[in-house]
Amino acid sequence: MATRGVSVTNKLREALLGGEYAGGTRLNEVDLADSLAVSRTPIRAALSTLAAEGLLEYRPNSGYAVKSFAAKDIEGIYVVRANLEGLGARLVAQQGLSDLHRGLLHKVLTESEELQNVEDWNDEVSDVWRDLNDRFHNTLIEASGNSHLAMMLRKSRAIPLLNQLKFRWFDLGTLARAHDDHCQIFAAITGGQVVRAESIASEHVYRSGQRIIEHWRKMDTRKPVAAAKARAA
Amino acid sequence: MATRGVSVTNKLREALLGGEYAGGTRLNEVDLADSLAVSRTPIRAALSTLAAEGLLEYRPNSGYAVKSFAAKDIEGIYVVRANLEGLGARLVAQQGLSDLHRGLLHKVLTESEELQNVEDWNDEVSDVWRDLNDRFHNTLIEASGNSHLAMMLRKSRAIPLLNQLKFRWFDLGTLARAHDDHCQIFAAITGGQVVRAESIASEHVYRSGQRIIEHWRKMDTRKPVAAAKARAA
DNA sequence: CCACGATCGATTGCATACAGTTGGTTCAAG
DNA sequence: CTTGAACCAACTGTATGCAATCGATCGTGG
Repeated sequence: MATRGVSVTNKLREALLGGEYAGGTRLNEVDLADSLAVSRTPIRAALSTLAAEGLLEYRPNSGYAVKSFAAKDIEGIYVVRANLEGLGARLVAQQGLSDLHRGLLHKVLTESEELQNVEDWNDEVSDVWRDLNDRFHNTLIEASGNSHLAMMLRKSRAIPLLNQLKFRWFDLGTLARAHDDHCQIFAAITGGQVVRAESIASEHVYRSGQRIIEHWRKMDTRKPVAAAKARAA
Repeated sequence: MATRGVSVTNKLREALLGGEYAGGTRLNEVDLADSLAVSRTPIRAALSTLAAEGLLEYRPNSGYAVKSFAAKDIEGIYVVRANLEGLGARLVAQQGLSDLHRGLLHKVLTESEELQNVEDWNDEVSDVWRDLNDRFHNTLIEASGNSHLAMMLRKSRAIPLLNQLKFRWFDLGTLARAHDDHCQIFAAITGGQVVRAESIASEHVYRSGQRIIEHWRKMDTRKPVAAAKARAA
């Protein structure tokens, strides 16, 4: 088993990404320590780590607060992410796929294909698709062999609430389109179509971002209230 | 004055970026605490932060070690950085420069122009040019208004030893070429030449990366020795 | 001579006590 | 009623002691 510090970090990260704390919420060390049944020491370690990861904001002598993202921030993040995923696809197309990674990607696509037959959208389908989508993108980046790129993308994906939004609000039509994009990216890569691989991958992510931002804007109207209340508390 | 934790973090970060610790060196908490005249607590906070920033590697129950970068890593980082700087230039070209940022960039270029008249390359020139170069790139990214992009680039630039290498090994010819690139990027941006701005900026960084990697390879032969020795100590 | 295992030193992990800072509240003066 | 300053409570910052873990060394058995 890992140290308490590490496991607290993971628990907190999950909670933050799951959107359990509203943006702007101040995190009290003793409360966290009590609720997680550890002392303040591992809590502080976790908070400092998560701040460096960009999920929290730190103010000396004041503590840590949950970073809040406005629609504009999400837009900026997705512009970057689209670029980076495009770069990843380009690199893979250039240097070719190893048998291992080709197999993994093919498996994802096969399983995604099966998902096309479902009749209506529900939470279970959403979870399965999220897993498949993550696997596709992660495998692709891993295949690029660029660990720094992988790290950057990991950070670009770590946005609170995002996973919930992204997949709960999906529908079968969007799913079909996304799956088709994946297939086209895969085809472009195996066919050595470097520019095309980059374009499709980039556009695929960008489009996904547009959907998110649209929904995010709807939430932004009532969010400042919660944030302000949290800040006041 | 900031807390000890923060100032220790800054001191250590500077030391790491300055290349004071060989890659692979294990950082002993009590030694650091003694040499910086603080207790282990702020040291631990700093280490955890720097690990999350990617300058150190953490292994539970074993501690922190200075991350070492092979030539391949540098290459990967520069591929990403070239793409991101290109993106930044493109964004700025698209949305136009504010008066403030246009002024700042113009000032940098004017000062750089003066630097073209120096007769030979020395440490002072190197320092001045490093400052000008940093200001140009930082201002450009700031002008894009994308804070996430700025954060990513900050991380892509934070590589130990890099600043030393980059500018000590420069020469007047390379300086002239780099300055010219900056001018062209500026011209493309003010002229709204979106694609051109992106291309030049990206290529400008990529080329700089090539130079670094070349020199890095020369060091890599004797580096593993130092790293192994440090690991043993 | 080699392989395996126990022991020991060194180092990190964690909890806790205490010090310092912040910002909010209260009280008094204008 | 407003303003300001002193006060206070709550929280974070730091030091330190002890527990737990790891790796190396030494010893023992094959």
